[in-house]
Amino acid sequence: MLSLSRIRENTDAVQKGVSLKGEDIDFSLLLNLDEQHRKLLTEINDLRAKRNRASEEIANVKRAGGDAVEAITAMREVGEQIKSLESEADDLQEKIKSTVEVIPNVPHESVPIGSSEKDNKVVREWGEKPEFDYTIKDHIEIGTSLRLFDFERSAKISGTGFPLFTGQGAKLERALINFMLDYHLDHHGYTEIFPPFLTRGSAPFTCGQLPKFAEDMYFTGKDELYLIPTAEVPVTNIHKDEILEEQDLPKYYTAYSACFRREAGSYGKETRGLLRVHQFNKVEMVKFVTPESSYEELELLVTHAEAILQTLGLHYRVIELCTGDLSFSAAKCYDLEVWSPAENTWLEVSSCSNFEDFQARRGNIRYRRSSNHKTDFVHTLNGSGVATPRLTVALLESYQTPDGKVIVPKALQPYVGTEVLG
RNA sequence: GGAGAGGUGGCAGAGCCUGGCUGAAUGCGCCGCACUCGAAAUGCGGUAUGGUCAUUGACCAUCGGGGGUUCGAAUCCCUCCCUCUCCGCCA
Repeated sequence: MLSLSRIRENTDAVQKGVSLKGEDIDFSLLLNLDEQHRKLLTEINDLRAKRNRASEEIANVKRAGGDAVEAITAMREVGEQIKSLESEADDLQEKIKSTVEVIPNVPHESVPIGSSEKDNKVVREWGEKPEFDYTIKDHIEIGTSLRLFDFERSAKISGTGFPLFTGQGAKLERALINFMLDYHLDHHGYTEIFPPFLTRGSAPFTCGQLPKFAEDMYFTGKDELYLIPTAEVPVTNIHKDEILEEQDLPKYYTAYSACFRREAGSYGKETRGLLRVHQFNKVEMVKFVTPESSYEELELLVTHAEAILQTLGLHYRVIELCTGDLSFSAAKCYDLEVWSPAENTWLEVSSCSNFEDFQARRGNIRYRRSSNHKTDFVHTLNGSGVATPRLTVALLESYQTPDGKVIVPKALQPYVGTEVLG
């Protein structure tokens, strides 16, 4: 959430920022409401001060055994006046709040300007496209013939988009999760978290999924709980309404979770196999840092996600998202895209973002500066480290052999317990 | 599912019955000063957050959320939310 004072004092910059994200917001309306609201507050403030003084006076008179009927009658009227102004102010406040909470974060100045995906910038590429001197199979063919997963049967259970992993496929899934968690714990200094997968509405509000993107989330009507679309949601809210100590920052958390996404409105080729699913597994990294360090931390975060792909020996590239492709809450974001030989395209497996104080404000996550003991909002970041479905696609396709088997990358072998699948 | 207890500042914890210098005792923590070669201990002082207006500053709000009673609510009433304990059921 953007602060009202920022909107008020830097209207042009904010206006420009959100328009670069493709949002056309009429700020004059909001500013008008805000001005009315503050005017009203001043008025109420003065009346309340008056009432407080009078009440004190009445207390004194009564204590002295006097009679204060006159003052009481006079104040009764003031009370009514205050009440009516207050309800007016509350209405305005409500309007302002509902407007502000759907305004997206402003992109960082370093973010390339652009309107869509096509304007994203390739920052770097790692490794090389695997070469094959035979006709390769795609991940669905490989997985089906090796019985790693079974989409027909999973459709019977849950419908399309809910993968059912079987045998070595199930073990591979578990191996990837464990490998990634261990890697971040052993090499990057994260603390492991195993979060709840259902949360209250306040948790996705913090992160920015609510109220604007409620349609994208699974919701259990009866208990009013949301299924998490990412571990970011529960993990970011670990410190909701807290004041952290500066010396305890940065805090690094990594968590596995199942992720649930309705993916409303996405049909067609992209939904084939594991490319876009309603439930998937992901290891997420979440950081709570000081404002001064957040951009440094973002660069570091990207390298943490990259380390997974490098260790698995997968060809990938790092994309810097342009302003128009940034998500609602992000100020800056890098995507990691892994190469799929059969799809002959890049697949997004990670998204690493700096939210600055946008989420921290929504979730009231603060820290106390050790220099002056004042509180300020932390900066939050998160990145996938990484999501398994497309990782599996790249893995199966890149490491397939002419006889239809799949070589397991060395780092993964202890986890899978075999050198070859099939 | 049934019964009960409770939500107060960075933390712990009074106050609520009996409404009025209580924005909130006390302790811990933290900061400053003194003592000390230094530290510990001790002593003294300070230490919530947000907002409105303004030059220092003034004022206002906030004791889980909302509503009500009242001149005045942490304190009384209603309502919602949350947490904990016991019993039952259950992986």
